[in-house]
Amino acid sequence: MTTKKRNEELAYEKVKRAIMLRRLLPGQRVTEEWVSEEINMSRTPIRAAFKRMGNEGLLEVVPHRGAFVYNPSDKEIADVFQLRVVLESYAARLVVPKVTQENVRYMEELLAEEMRAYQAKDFEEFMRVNGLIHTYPAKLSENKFLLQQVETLNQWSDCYLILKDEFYTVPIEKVKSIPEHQCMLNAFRDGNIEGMAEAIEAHLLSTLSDLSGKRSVFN
Amino acid sequence: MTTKKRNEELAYEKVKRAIMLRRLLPGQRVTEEWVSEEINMSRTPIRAAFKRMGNEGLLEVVPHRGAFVYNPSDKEIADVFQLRVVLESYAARLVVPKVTQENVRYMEELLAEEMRAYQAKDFEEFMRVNGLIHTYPAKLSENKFLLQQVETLNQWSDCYLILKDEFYTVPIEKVKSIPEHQCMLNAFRDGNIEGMAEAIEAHLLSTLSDLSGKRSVFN
DNA sequence: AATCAATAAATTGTATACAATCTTTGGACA
DNA sequence: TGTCCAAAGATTGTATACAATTTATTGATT
Repeated sequence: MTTKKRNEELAYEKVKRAIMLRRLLPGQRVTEEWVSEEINMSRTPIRAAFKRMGNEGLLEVVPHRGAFVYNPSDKEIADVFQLRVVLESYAARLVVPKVTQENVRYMEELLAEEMRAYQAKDFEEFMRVNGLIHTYPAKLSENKFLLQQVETLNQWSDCYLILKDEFYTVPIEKVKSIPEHQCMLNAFRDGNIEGMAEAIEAHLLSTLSDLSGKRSVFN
Repeated sequence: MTTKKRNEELAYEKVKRAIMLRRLLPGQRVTEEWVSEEINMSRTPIRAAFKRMGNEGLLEVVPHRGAFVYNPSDKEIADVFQLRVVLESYAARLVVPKVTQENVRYMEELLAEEMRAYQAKDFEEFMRVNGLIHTYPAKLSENKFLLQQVETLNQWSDCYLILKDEFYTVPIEKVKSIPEHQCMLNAFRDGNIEGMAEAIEAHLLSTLSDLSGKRSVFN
């Protein structure tokens, strides 16, 4: 039997998904009551979900006013990506020296899945796998605090950046994510610590600079 | 007039303080109802505070069971300190190249306050100033995500590590924090980027190793 | 027409009652 | 005596009513 989820968790997932799918836009006001009617549950679990998203930087919760979908500035977006460089490459440095064949096979499988999702134009699946690739080193590090932070920042990035209209129309050979992830995988496989750290940095900064030219698409 | 705080915020502060002062011990179970009676408010704001502390790693909230004061293993404590090294030295690298005289003066003032608090054996004040010293570079970095993370990890450290029985009895010349902070200040003043990063790393790892020998005092 | 104050409306903040779920206890049965 | 099941107890999860606070509206006054 599939585990019965609490409403609080459901509410969190639904609102997050709404932001990712751009049904809720940055800066938009969202009231507890509205969500409560929309997904048919009381304000109590909605409220808890709002608070959690506030902590994670997805919503801006203003006392007695309401919640607003976070509307990051260019600087804040850059800040998050630079922090991701620091944390994700730190995770890589911890992990690369002791990767096993199993780890490499799993990483290869992730890359293959990502490719399949891309070719099938399955956007949500693509994003899911992308997240798994980026958090995998942190997961292997067994530092739960590091992992949690990397996951939160990845999710934040997903909500505000990766979802481009052009995603569906760019020809596959121009998608830089896939070769850049391949580059990370190679260093990972070879036990090349600095190579992995550099590949992560290059990939994240490349993603950032690609996106910053297209900010008008989002706001 | 002093701003009227929401009960939710009050509950958060009170429970956190109870953990810091070791009135609530690691591993101890804490129920919403008990806190609710203890500080005389309904379960609603308590519950919100619990969730927040769960996100920050101060409580472990188990569905339908209750909340437990987090009881970190040696490894988890080390993990947090190593993460602090990464983040606090990253903040220093960002900030040191552009410190102003004003920044230096403020940092000097913090060190002086810390010394006063120590000599007055004012523990809570000492901890407060210690926190300000460690978060100052992140504050100057103007990366709010970095700052929030550094603050959360500092607070976590405070709750689980720094509060030693011996604090009151150690002779002042043996307290390594103060000279180590002085070392950080010197690099900060001189614009010595790597010196600052190294001083931070040395200080945090020294604190960690001092404490890990004394774990029996806590658990 | 502009400004300000008072009042109404909207929304979050809190309290409380009840439901769902987990844990423990007690006893029947092998 | 040990094991399993059922029922009771304890605690969180959710719904709802009401209070507090902020924002919007209205109208009087200049």
